[in-house]
Amino acid sequence: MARPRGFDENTVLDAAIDRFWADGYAATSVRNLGAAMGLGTASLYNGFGDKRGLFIRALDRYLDRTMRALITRIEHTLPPRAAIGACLEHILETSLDDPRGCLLINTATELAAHDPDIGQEVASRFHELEAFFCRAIESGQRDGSIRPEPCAADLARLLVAVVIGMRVLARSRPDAELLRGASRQAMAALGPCPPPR
Amino acid sequence: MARPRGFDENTVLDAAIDRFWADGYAATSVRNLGAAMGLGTASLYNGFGDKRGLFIRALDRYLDRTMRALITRIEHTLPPRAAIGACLEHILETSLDDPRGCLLINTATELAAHDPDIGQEVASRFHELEAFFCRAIESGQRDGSIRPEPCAADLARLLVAVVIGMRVLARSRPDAELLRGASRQAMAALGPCPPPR
DNA sequence: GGTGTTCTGTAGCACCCGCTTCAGAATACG
DNA sequence: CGTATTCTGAAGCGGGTGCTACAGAACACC
Repeated sequence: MARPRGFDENTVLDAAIDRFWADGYAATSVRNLGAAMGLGTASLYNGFGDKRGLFIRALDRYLDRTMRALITRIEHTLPPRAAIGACLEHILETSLDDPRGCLLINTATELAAHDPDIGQEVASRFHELEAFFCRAIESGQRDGSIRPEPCAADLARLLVAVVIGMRVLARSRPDAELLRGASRQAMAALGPCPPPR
Repeated sequence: MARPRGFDENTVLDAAIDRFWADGYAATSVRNLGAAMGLGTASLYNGFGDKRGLFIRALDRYLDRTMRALITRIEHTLPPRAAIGACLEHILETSLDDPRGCLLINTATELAAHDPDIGQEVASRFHELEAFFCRAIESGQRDGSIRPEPCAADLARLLVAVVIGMRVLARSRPDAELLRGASRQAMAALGPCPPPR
């Protein structure tokens, strides 16, 4: 009953993700976004409201496609301790490869304190990662692959912090030994690796 | 032989630190800086070159006054394991109190990848923190307060990552239990606390 | 084909950006 | 005091900012 959209929402959102990811929110202009997305100003504002609305959509899609997808994939295919190890390894490799770092972390430092809505979204996503670690640790404590002594919640908190630290460190020092050292000791905090039977 | 400066450099730098710290580099305008520093545009540019130059000066002063001062104070007054504990505790309290987070970390995510000079400065400051942890760990391993098993370098890498992670997490979730959990397990990675004699 | 509705390209709004210019104010030195 | 030198306030440069207005294009439905 009307003229249809001339663009695919997910496709242009991916382009927006790329811009925000590379340059941050403040340093990315609407004209820049429009050019990268292949949209005129009118279509952009008609489709996404304003710059902030577009950013929130982009951030959500980014997190669904990266963090949540990784957690889902890993959690359903690997035993708990291996899942944690694979997660750290994935973050290590990603950090070394991509100079843009992690859009969630970039957003946490640039916007979380200034924009309550975005701050809450960021907090909930960090909590999602923490919850994954917590589930994996509890599961590993049950099957004996992770030592039972420190409570799972604390170990999960350590892992979230280490993962964030690795990603930030890599922004200025993409050094494999630095990240691998942190990752190794984070795994060591889970207790000695039980011998395979 | 000429008209003297009408401002104290350190005083106005502190005001600049405050602005950059609160809003980030891109979101802080030169007019904003001038107003906070009590300087006209001409004095600002005459004194600091340009916005980027002012930022670099501000970042340097910030790091000397916070991180380097903390390390120096702690390292000369506490035994090694206690120094590490005090450092984590200080970061925990600071993170809970100040919503602006850490200017070094904010800079790492906003600018380090785009500006090689700033990137190197950030890297060198992270390295400075890592070196402090490494010295403290080696010293603790010698006096028996830290277990000798994992190499000091790796433990130091873990601590740097955890510290960064805590500061970033607090930007969206200033939750004492979250940070304390991470901090506790980071200390636990140093080995059991030896009984006092 | 006509009509109603949504989309889109263009132009432009008011405002802010980093930075420069320049005349005059303020000092140290002779 | 006169002069040389530096600093400072005010005005303004070209260009970019987020966003809006509006006419016309493109479709679904009758």
